[in-house]
Amino acid sequence: MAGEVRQLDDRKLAVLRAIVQDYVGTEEPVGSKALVERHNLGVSPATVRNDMAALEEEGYIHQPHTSAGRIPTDKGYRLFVDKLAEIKPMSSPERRAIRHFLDGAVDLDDVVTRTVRLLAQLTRQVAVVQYPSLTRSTVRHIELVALAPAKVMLVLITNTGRVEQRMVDCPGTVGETVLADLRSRINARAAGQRLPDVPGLLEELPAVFEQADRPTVSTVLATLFEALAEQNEERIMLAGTANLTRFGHDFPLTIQPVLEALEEQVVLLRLLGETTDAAMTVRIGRENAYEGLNSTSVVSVGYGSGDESVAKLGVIGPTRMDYPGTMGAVRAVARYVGQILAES
Amino acid sequence: MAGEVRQLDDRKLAVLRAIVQDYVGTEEPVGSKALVERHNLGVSPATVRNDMAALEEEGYIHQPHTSAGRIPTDKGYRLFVDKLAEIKPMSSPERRAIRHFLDGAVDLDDVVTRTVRLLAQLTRQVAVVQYPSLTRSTVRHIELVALAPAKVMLVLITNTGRVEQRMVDCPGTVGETVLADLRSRINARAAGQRLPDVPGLLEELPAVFEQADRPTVSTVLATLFEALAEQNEERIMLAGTANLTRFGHDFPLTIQPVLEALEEQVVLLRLLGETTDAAMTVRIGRENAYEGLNSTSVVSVGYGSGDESVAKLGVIGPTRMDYPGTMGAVRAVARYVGQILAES
DNA sequence: TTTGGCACTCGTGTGCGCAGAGTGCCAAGG
DNA sequence: CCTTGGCACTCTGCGCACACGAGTGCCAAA
Repeated sequence: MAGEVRQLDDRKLAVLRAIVQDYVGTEEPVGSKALVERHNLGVSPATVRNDMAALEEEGYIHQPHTSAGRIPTDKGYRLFVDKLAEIKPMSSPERRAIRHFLDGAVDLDDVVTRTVRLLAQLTRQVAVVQYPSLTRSTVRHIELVALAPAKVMLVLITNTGRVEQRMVDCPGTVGETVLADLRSRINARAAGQRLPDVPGLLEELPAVFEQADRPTVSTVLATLFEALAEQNEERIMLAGTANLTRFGHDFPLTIQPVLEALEEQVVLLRLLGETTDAAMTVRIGRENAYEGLNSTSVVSVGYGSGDESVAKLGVIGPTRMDYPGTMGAVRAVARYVGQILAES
Repeated sequence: MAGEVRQLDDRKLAVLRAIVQDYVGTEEPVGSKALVERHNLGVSPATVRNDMAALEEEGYIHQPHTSAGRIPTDKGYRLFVDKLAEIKPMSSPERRAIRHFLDGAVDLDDVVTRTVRLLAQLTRQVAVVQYPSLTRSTVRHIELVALAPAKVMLVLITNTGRVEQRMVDCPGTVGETVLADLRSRINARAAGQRLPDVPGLLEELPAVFEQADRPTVSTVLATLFEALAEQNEERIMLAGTANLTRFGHDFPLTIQPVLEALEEQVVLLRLLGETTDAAMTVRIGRENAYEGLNSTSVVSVGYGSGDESVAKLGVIGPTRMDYPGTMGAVRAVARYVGQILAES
């Protein structure tokens, strides 16, 4: 009654930290005796037991049944991540390996593929990498190609190296000169602009052309705007699903919903979408909106070619994961991918 | 000693067929008594037992331990697939559903995505679809775009709707007129040709240009040839991994190597590559070259836009799968995808 | 060649007891 | 007031014995 948010003793926090660390290591409920043996807390098991009782009272830990050790709750992990743990920086050989592995990439697809594999390997968990989003990118070039008298192909190239193409069925035959004119006018206005800004800049373009060509111009522009707006085209790459087998003992039950979630791009996109841009986000257990991922944690962060983030990446693993290590790996990989993208 | 290839009785074959069917249904070793009850074989359990002993002698079935029922061996499934089973045609509502589901596709990516999901859903197994291969396709159009004074972007569009793009760093500045000339000459010779034939047709193109432009032309062509030749760029799409959870009871052991295999595009490509083009191929258990898939079967078939196949698709499931149904679904989906591609 | 009978094998499920781990509580000590 | 050692209690997991039942192989008879 004295207050929901009772202040926890320093030692109690140390005990919680020790419990999380031990449990992550052994995957077994940890008892008071084992704790004092493995960490030099300077107190007796009995004292630790009292602290544990308090921690349990507050909902940070929980015991599967009487006479078993304690395991952290989602709330316990949350406190651990927020207050008790420090992101573990990668060792310098690790950093060199990351750098070296990513440097070999030849194009955007390759960058993403390598990144996701690397992340899966480093964390030994499932890795997710979102392709650089169209929304944040800028136009590098827009190309129009006449494929048939009334068929034009539109190619959009962004500064992140991404390419989108669309077929346009025009209302009438398209002259090569008109097409060339349109192409140069579009590029003159749109090149270097952010994708969402482009429609506004091209709005009055049809008026420049002769009456007869306006329908064609409008059709092409409509398709272009559609391509620009299409948020849904956000693509995602996955790796490390085999790591799911290390999840737990109660197998099919835990793994199935996770596999199902991983197949739904929409779910993954929403998952990453919740990341608050630059800052690293950790969603623990039931904090995840999607029910199938209630017993997993998601660590995600934005990455970008310059100072601001164009897409996100992260890993998905059991709530019982090595948070400091995972966060370190995620942060390091995001940084290096950003650098690679900036260079190209 | 009378001969390894002893002729099997008609009834023994019927027994084998019944064993396979029952085992696939129940996932439990099937005994003689249960067999005569569920199939009207017109003989007594004792007779069936004799036949079973013979079948086991020949290696078609096997019992996990004394006093357990029999389960088919790889060899047994092989005989079943080759001689005892008929591909089960899809029912007409099923066919309509397939047609309807695939008809909604808007571009090649969408076709492949829908196909792989559909196949996974129909068979309740893991589905694999290969993108229409570059090798078998023909050139629809090749586009060259000057992005910077010495930087050209090359876009290759195939008749299957696939788009490949490459950056070309030219040895010197590239004039727009030269580029236009090169573009039209390339397209005049290459359009409509099969990809592997294109290099031969363009071989002597540099000679047509002025001395000063030849290095540039050669560089562009080299990149084009590279893009054409790049077999490795074969892409593959997966779906239905969540169905792996229905694999068996001895879980992590079976599922892990399979998940690992599924992450290796190379393995999947080789797997599909073994398909003998048009004919449906079934690889059972240890017939699969890749070790991790030794307890799975792969059913695959080619599909194509016209009369010949441009790529392959298939499903991967436990050796204990419903072969007739799976083969029916695979065949039906392959046919409809072919039709869709032919229409576009 | 088929069939019924019969003994045999072997995996599975159940009940019991025991050991071990871990707890909560209490009374004594700093 | 916090810490500590002691102690009784409560679980789980494991080993074991046992019975059950499914399924077989074999044999002798039809």
